Amino acid sequence: MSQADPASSTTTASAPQSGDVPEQVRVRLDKRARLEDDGGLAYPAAVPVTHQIAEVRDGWGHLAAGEETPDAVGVAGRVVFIRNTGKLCFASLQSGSGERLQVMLSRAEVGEEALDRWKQLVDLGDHVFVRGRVVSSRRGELSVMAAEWRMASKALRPLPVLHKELSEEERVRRRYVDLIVRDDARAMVRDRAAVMRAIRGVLEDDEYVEVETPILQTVHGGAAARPFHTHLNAFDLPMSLRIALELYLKRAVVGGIERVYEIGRVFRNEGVDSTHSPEFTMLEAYQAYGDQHTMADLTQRVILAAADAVGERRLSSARGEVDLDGDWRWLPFYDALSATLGADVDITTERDRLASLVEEHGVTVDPSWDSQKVALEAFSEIVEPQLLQPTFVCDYPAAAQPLARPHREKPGLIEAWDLIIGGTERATAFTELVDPVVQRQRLTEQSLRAAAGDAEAMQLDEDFLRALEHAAPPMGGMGLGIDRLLMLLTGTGIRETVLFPFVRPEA
RNA sequence: GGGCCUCUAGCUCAAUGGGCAGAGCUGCGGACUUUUAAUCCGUAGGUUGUGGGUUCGAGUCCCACGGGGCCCA
Repeated sequence: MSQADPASSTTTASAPQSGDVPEQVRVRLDKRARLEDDGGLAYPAAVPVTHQIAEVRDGWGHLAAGEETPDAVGVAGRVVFIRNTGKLCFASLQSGSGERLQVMLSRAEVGEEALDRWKQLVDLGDHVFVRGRVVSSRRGELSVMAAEWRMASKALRPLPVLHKELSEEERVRRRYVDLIVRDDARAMVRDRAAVMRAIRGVLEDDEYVEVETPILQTVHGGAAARPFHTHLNAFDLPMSLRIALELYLKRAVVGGIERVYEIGRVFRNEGVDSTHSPEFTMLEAYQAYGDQHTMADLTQRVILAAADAVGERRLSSARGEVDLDGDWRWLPFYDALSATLGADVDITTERDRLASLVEEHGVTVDPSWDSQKVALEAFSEIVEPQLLQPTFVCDYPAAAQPLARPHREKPGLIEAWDLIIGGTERATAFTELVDPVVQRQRLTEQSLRAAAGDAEAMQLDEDFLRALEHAAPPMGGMGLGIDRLLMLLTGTGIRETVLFPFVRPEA
């Protein structure tokens, strides 16, 4: 015990922390010091790796049980299992992508001193390097029989147990540990990257140009949401973080970037729960001389490509199986609402009649809501959750989207759709409003509501209107929530699809 | 915003009706040259989320606060 007793160690006195740390950390700090005492390194700049773990598995996976080769390799990985048996020790090393490879340390091959050091200094969680021959153990486990081992990086904190799930909260708060111990956590990171590549691939094939627009804005707009406020010291200016990408992408279209998109983070200062995060990732795309139908076609191809990137077009959701290969139905807003209410309603339906119909279906109606607002709230509460298969809900009332164009044939409606899959809105698009005079009216109405205290109303963006006054071409625009798409494709919550989701600080 | 549940060792979890705070893994010491969550023997590890209160005595009961979760609005 004297070796492990911090008080008796000559080096522990110089350890960075010696007082109020858990026993297991103290022990590992001591091992770290002992590694360096002997002239070794606990954290070398490099170790002579010759093969990735996956390369060894690929190259020698065919070995029969007990078969040995003279092939020398140098491998490194994180120790995830240790089985020390006297004069022959086993450990499993794990690579960053989760492949594992056994290493064996025999006293006959590494020598007694190296074996003793291994047993004394290596813990679960350490990164180690092993050089030796590729062999198969008697039980047929592909292994590297060590001629030499080195510490590659000493872990000071113990790994959680590998055979029990981490609690939900630990997974999210300590994602770096979650990634080490849980295959699905690593898979999600790669799935997300694959989905992003697939989406970009579709857009690039359509000759879209990717741009980056300001996140810090003096005027926020493009959506109905509360922004985060901040401050620019240099000009003593109040600023906000963007709530949408729309207004700058449209400026780009005015300037002649006729197919333009951005994938980026937007910030909304609203509720946080299992489906809402204060920051999330949006795709927005705008196409000159396109309309809502152009964007629907693009959106469908984007989602199918994303689904293929994670491997499955049939998805199981909480509400039932979703088949992305089925027909993506177009459903007019008021048709769907009428069917659910069991009574014909449309844009002309008188406000109080609509309110009473809606209340019969259990929707609470705020007295301040007008007819369109009642219809929109009722729709999202009682119609949307029923729409399991991909559905383009179209012909919305004008109040739904202040930036959409009035419908060419249907008065009071706009050319806009929401794509509902699995009972949740996944994407939205419209034939964009490009008439600068009408746009000014709409934004002026919004800004009056903002001034009257509606925290979600848009501000009047004078520069955006000036851009439109230079004439934007007719265009279609689309927005798609990347996190929600990942949730749909992988059947998980938003805290799983986001690598480091927001969590409240610990007490 | 309202209601309910929850927080105990590094991790995952126990603890009868209020009566000495425990187990497995991890750690430490020992045995073991083919193990697979190795096995066996021994052993250490705690401000029970925080602060109050009731009580001879609180992980347990009460109050407040904080973190997490579920349901409702």
